[in-house]
Amino acid sequence: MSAIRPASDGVDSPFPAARLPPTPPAVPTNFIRQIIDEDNRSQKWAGRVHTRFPPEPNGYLHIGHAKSICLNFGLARDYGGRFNLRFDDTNPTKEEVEYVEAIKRDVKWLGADFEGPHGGGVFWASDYFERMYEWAVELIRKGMAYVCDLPAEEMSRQRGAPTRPGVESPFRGRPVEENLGLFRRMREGEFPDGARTLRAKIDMASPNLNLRDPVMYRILHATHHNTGDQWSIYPMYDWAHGLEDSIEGITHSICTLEFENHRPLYDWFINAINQGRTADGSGPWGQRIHHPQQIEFARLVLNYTVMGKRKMLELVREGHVRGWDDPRMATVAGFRRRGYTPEAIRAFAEETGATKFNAVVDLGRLENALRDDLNRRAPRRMGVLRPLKVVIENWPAGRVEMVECVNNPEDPAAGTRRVPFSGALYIERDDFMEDPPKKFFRLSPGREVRLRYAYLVTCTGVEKDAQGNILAVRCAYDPATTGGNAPDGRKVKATLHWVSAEHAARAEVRLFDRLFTHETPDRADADFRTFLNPDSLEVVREAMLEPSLAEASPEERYQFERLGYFCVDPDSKAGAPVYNRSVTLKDTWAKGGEGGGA
RNA sequence: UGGGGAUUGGUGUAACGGUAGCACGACUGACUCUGACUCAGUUAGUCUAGGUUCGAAUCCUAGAUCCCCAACCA
Repeated sequence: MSAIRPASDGVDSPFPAARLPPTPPAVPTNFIRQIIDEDNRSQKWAGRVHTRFPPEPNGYLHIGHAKSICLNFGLARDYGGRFNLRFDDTNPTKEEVEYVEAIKRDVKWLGADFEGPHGGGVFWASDYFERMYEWAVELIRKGMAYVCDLPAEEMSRQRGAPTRPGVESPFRGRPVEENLGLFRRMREGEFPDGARTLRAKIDMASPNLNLRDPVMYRILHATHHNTGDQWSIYPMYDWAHGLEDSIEGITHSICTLEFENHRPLYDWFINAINQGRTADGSGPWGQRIHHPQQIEFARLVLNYTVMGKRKMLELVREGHVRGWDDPRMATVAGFRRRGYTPEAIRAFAEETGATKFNAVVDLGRLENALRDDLNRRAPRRMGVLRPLKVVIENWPAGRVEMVECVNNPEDPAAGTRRVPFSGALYIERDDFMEDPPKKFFRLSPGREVRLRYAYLVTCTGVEKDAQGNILAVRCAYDPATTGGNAPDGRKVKATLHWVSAEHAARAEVRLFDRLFTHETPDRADADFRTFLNPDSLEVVREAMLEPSLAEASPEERYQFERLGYFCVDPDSKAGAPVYNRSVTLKDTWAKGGEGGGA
């Protein structure tokens, strides 16, 4: 049977080694890479590296999953190995096909191409049910598993406590033949849900609770999205997971810290199957099966966010956000809609590393990774969020000039574009102060500033209504400063972005802030919802953007100069674009002194 | 009170008995047609107490603190 491979480990992958040469380690090392290096040195797996990402299809992927995906795929890629996407679909009562496609899409979007040169493909735990069943029968035959009739509460009671040993089930000594018959009848659906379980016979006194005769199978009369009504028993995680890894020839089975206590069980099950088996398959039980190594690392924890499935679901259900892909959500879909790039998320995953320490990573790190990526790549545009009218007094009536603007100073190849300039403009309200503090060096009465790529202008006056609200600012431009250059070499302290009023494209712009006001809403005393940030979403209904921004397709990303990076939202309609602010630019003015800032 | 993990500047992460380094942040300054970017510099750390050693973040002993474990979830 092809499923059973010798334990000589390594040579026995169902997949040929990837042909691509290993890429040099351009990334920082971590303890997992050290383990792999050592394994390669000792030829433990004959140089193979085969990882996997094993989501249960019961929810959307979040940034923590993204990190795990990047880790696992990165290892496969860097060591010339393979990466499997495997759906751990062992619980039909919780899983839905709807999530399967979403997960595939997210994993692929992140760049972990499970079908590419380093991809092993898509796998399903449910495809292995028959083999798992056979192995379970084998454990019964070996006297290592038994059918238990205890109800759940009773079993729980008998499991004992950390400081107190459990008591052995009265069914523990059930004869092999009886177990075999009962287990077969469980499979055939003869018993109602919860009536019996198959348990491993390990040690009810073990200080590790996981080893106190854990359940391998429970009865569940549920329709499985993949196997339909074929099964009425379903394997438990601990029993199933190592077998899935084994079948796929996984070498390094990477999971999070809370599974550390499960590793002895992971190993116990595979060793139990291998008991009596031999490398060459001689003997009554056949060939040994592959025994992967489980390695645990600390899950990603980001401050000001929640990542638990239940909590995220509540945010969606209770309408605190607009859905799983709300740009404020820490889901992969949310970050994508927000305007994050896979490159930024991957860089973030690498930067934060892999350790066994429960760290809390600052959200700022993620934002920084995005800025870093987009600064190099995003085309620049001009857009005004809170418009303040500017009238150029000495501008020839009706004249429109096309000024040439650089698309990306970081990338000369991005070229230039032409933007209309006229005597009636909008600038940012924050860029004008009638009575400025010392360190404010934007526009104010009597002061000269540059309008980006256009002209130097000097403020000559302010128009106000009866209440004293500023309606418009009057300026005079210097015709000799075409393109924003002063022929006499005179300097101005500030350069402002602007949009010609009559040419402006109206757009909705959504500004996001952190969803929570508490650093760790998860760990706080009060319910996490009490820390929801009431100002996490601000909608600017009528932003004024340069004409080229009138039409754009979803996921196009731009830097609005001096404001931040913006991304077209799928809510956009023809003539009614919607932009999401992915992240602001760093702003040392807003941050600092003199009561300044936007 | 049992078992399993962990602990290095504000944050994250290196070091594997031999100069505690890097990144982010913060702060200075330079540059600048984005108060961005870039560049230069500054700041600040080995949980505690003993011990071994010429030499300890690293090895030993004791302690402190934090995380995980008593679903027929994963």
